[in-house]
Amino acid sequence: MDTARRSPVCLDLMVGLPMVREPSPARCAGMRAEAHISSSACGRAASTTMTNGEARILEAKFTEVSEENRRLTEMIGYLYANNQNFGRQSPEGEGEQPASTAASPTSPVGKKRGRESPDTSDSGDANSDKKINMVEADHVDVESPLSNGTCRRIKVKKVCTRIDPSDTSLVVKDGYQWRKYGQKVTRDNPSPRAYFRCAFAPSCPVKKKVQRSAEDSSVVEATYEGEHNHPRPTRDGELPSCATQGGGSVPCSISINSSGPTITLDLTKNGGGVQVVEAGEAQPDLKKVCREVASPEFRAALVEQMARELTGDRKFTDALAAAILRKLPDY
DNA sequence: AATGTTTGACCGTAA
DNA sequence: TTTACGGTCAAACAT
Repeated sequence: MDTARRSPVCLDLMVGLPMVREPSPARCAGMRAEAHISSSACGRAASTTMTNGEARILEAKFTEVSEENRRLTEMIGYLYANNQNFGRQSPEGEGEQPASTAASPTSPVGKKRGRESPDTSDSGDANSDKKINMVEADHVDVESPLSNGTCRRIKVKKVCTRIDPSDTSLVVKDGYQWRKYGQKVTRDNPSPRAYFRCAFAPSCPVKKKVQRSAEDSSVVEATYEGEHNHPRPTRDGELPSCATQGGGSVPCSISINSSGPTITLDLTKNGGGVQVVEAGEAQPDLKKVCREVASPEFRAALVEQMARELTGDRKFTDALAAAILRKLPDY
């Protein structure tokens, strides 16, 4: 499996040596296209002359940064792997029990009407959600038993979005069209949980549950089950709230939660607010990693490194200046 | 008339 | 077997 693409949290900032090792312009362009962040050193080395001493200093810095990058990548990878294992080992935790487990796989008998069986085709644009500003929080494949004894995997994603606390509509704009088919008050949360089905159902099997966070009523948690098998309908006004509020494409919050601690990276706060909320029983070492990731040192290092890389990239600063000038045509 | 939402009832599962 | 709970249905209602 392509972990780098599948991981819900990809903090590989493309910092340091990879660019040096493979300075091909095509690769640099590809990386920028993927990360939307201009990377340093891309296309600069050729036009710069330096002494041996400067080169050594730069090389040492590159080595240091790349080592740090490698550690961060490993840490995130470890964190993600743990989360995935948790999801597979205890898919019933944290209220993420898939709907498919409630429906008997063998006997539709007993219902007043035969329910349409969910489309088992899992094909489709698996990553389309990631292009919008809804931030994927958890990403777990849940095995759902079929009548023939086999299991199919349902992708379960959990997304946290900050909304206006006075907004009671429980509408999470994610670019897709949904039809509400139920609402329930659950035991562990005074806020009602809304159930939505993709408007393209029954051909599209995706469902989502939306509920305000019990801890923070300004945060809604949307749990997506399954994958869309159709492209996202593009309609104005269906942008996520983060995009409309911030006016940019920067996600407002990221949460990681799978029967373990919840990590929230609130990028709308200065310096990036990071908090760890203990949820359920987490593995001790997972907790440790989470705390480490959420520590002020980690945070400061991450912010500093990002700032250093961005401000050090002349192409980025030039592009930023050009973009600002374009936004100010009258001056 | 068509479409979407609300809400009480029903069903399956787990304890 | 009973009970509690989450998930879903479908009639009623709203737009």
